[in-house]
Amino acid sequence: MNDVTIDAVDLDILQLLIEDANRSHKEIGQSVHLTGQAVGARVRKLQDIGVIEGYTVRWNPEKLGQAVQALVTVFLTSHTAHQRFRAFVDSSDEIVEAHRVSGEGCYWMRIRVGSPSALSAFLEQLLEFANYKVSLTIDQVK
Amino acid sequence: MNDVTIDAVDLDILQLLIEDANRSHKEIGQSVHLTGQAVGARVRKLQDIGVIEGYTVRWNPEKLGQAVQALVTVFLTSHTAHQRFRAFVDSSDEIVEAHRVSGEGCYWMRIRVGSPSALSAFLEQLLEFANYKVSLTIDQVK
DNA sequence: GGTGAAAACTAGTCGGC
DNA sequence: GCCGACTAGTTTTCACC
Repeated sequence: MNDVTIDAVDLDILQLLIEDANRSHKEIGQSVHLTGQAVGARVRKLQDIGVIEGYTVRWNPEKLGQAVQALVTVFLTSHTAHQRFRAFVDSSDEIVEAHRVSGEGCYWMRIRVGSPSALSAFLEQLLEFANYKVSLTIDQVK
Repeated sequence: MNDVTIDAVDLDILQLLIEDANRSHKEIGQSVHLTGQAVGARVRKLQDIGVIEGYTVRWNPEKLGQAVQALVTVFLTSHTAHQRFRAFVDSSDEIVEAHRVSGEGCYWMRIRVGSPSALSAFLEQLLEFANYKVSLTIDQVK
């Protein structure tokens, strides 16, 4: 079923789109020596097979007052807490990224809040199912 | 200097673009009760003041064989290692995200590699400037 | 799988409100 | 600050190779 082949040109196109998704197919075509239509066909292929999942904008949370970013290691306190924690992750706007991990803790997540007091309030909620370890981001290098 | 006001409509537009940046200004306008041109003007404003930093694609690393994702806490071993580490972060394709943190360790980063052996090779490189603690992602929940 | 030309649509610019 | 009309550029859809 999944015998669709991805060649080096496809990867070049993907890379160009990751850098700037607003590039036109024509412009991309000049970089990879193809016409705009051929680029369009390959982009559609990448979408169909799920390599490209969607288009989005890179935005700056700090400009919207979301100045505090923190990395949290989560230690769930009981087996039953798992489902409640997952529901919490889904409903929380503060959690921008969350992983089930092996290693230290049960989950790891990255959160965004407007202020230290908002962070405090967030951790208060989290305490209902879990213990945690927090690191604050001083500078996002990448 | 920065007295540009961002209202609720701007935030709605931003949210719609984050979900799908390929929506046309016209379509967005129907959601927020504006014409396409007015949406275009607001989007340009958001770009000019730096809230929108650029356009990109969401893509699936697993479909390209980047199956292993790991979260690494970095403990630099000397003061002089900082600059070398930063250069390493810039040049490494495996590192997809990196933060200078306060709390545990000096840096925190998320990496993507194709296989456990590639992870091992990566950590070998890292050992030249730093000690580390690794957690593997089992399931990215968010 | 790629190209070339026409059709449909989109974003940017203008004057006007 | 927003709207309507126009222009330029873009994506899409063909038939053809």
